[in-house]
Amino acid sequence: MSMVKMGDPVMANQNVPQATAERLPLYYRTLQRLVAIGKTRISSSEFGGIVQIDSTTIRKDFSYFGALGRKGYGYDTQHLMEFLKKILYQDELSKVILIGVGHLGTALLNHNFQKNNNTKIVKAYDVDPLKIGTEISGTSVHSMDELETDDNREITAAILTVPAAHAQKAADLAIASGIHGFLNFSPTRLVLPQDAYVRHVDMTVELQALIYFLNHAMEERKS
Amino acid sequence: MSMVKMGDPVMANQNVPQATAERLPLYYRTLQRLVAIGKTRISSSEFGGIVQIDSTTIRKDFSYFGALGRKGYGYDTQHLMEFLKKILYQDELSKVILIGVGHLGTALLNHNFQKNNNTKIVKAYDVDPLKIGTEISGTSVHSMDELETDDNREITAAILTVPAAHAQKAADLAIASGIHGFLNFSPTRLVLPQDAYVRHVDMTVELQALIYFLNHAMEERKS
DNA sequence: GCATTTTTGTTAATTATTTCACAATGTTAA
DNA sequence: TTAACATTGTGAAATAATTAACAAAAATGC
Repeated sequence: MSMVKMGDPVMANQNVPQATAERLPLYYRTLQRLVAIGKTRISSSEFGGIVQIDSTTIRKDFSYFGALGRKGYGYDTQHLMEFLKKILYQDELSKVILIGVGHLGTALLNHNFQKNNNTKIVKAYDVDPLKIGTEISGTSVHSMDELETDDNREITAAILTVPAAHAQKAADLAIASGIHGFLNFSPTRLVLPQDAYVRHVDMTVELQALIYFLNHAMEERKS
Repeated sequence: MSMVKMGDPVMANQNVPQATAERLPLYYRTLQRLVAIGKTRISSSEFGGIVQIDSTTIRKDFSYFGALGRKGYGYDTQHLMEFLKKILYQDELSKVILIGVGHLGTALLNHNFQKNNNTKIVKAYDVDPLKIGTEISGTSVHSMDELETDDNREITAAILTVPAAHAQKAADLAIASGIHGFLNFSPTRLVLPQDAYVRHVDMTVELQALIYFLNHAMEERKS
């Protein structure tokens, strides 16, 4: 009845729940792997086994984008992968910048998300004169001052890997240069305009949460 | 009525929702900061402003552990911080190991969670002969072979920063040596015994989710 | 070609989480 | 001391997310 109109998949997402949206990248990468090893079809339950998510949840997640599978058959991995690629905007290159070339920043520059993703760190910024002018894995490091004057309206997001004390200041500069999205690796809670969006990656929080669950939740697990 | 019995705070957690538990580390760190700058009291709404979480959610979160605040006054930052410290087991040192001394592993070793947290990376493992025997920020790097024979029953968790292809193998070794908790930075979904617990930190997923939200969710934000 | 099996897509039920609303109670200031 | 104020803690309501259940339909095997 309430069949979502397909065609341009990017349009088909009025009411995708946040929880669903956050699983899409995992689905996408898993499908890339499956396609790479030559698997052409997969059922929701086999797929669920791989990503460790209940098969019903997976079918429901996909259903927000229309009917992507075939009854009695499952999903065509190639087709599904390409569909998700469009949904995730991974069919066009997303340019991002990195602010803060410390150990973590360097790690991200070396990784650079390129292997399977249409995402590229195109420029890095730091305050350290020893780093400015160098190049790490093909990305050149520039002075933070340049951030102030650069026009970054074509840049999708900034990865913030500066010390906590400088995160807000760096974010302000990035906002001023035209950036709206942030992947914030510092523990600081940024204060940003309404049209900006931040995701946090907080390793200390994750480690503490892990320790908490090990000590508490685990004790009372059914068998 | 259903007042939680206090005293030993660690006992007071029959039914702490997962969502609440995952916020506790953020609360804890924020309180550390507030105490450090000399703030002695805070209301749930001021606190909520800082951590960017609705004040009702904060009060409800705290309420699972009993009555921690005072009506008409708010919360005593020092007291609350110490309470959370106990809850989070941060009053005793948690020893963790790190497996995989690449760029990211090195970044984590340098950070080492020590600044405000009672958590320490006590040993690192890698397969690279050039790294084995070295020391990074006071943590010595050992051969992966040792992991097989080490007794790590005293170790709380392992941080997995190995390439995806080796993550499962490394986790198996860690399990065999007595470890139950994992902070997995590789995209691999680990297959582990029931009494083990994993948390994922997946930067590629986070970046893709960010890009997704920027392109979709953002468009239809109320004003 | 037909019966059996598989598996989707979806509605309904359940569970989890957040938010509302406000009584209860301590705090503050005069 | 007392009135005005601030703020918690919490039931109840609203939202969001997951899981169950199953009809519909396609695939498979004979």
